Amino acid sequence: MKAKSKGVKRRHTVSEDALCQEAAQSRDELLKCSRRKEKRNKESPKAASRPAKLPWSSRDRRLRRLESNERERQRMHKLNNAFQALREVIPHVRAENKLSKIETLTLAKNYIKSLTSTILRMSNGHLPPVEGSGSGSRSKLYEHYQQQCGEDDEPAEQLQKYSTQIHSFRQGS
DNA sequence: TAGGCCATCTGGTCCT
DNA sequence: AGGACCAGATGGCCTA
Repeated sequence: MKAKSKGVKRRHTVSEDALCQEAAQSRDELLKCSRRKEKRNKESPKAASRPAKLPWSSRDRRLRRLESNERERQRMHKLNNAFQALREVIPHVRAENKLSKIETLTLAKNYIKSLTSTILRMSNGHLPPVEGSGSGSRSKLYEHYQQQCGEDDEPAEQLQKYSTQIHSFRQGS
């Protein structure tokens, strides 16, 4: 994995003044766009058969586009904040280099598995039944754990997997 | 220079 | 109807 030492990478975002340039879309872009549409229509005939509904002027459409771009940006920022929060609660990872998103998810998954197996080991697989579970002897946690890991996965293996992964991430950086 | 990661744009679809 | 969500495309930045 690589260290991202760069500052905040910011692609220029389209501003309102760009409205004036809307007519200046290159032919190349239009071509690519129509190819994309074709491809999608093949996969989703439902969309292809839908009548075009364009109640707005092109300027209005452009404005609405800019607004949804902004909303999408905000949404992605929230998603990235959540990733950051997740990074911060995964212990023992290299602090100097940021984990990539895929690393974060993979590590988190194995960390959760490892914690779960630790809990189960400490309680000998007999946690108090969850309220309302009805079945009694087996906790939902235990059942879920077995569904995810299979009966033959040893808790120690989970822990091993997790620490191996941390180690390999450190090496890779 | 190739490849990985990321931010942004975009249009379709789903949901409220 | 409009916003949220999603996936594909594109291009920038960085490292090996």
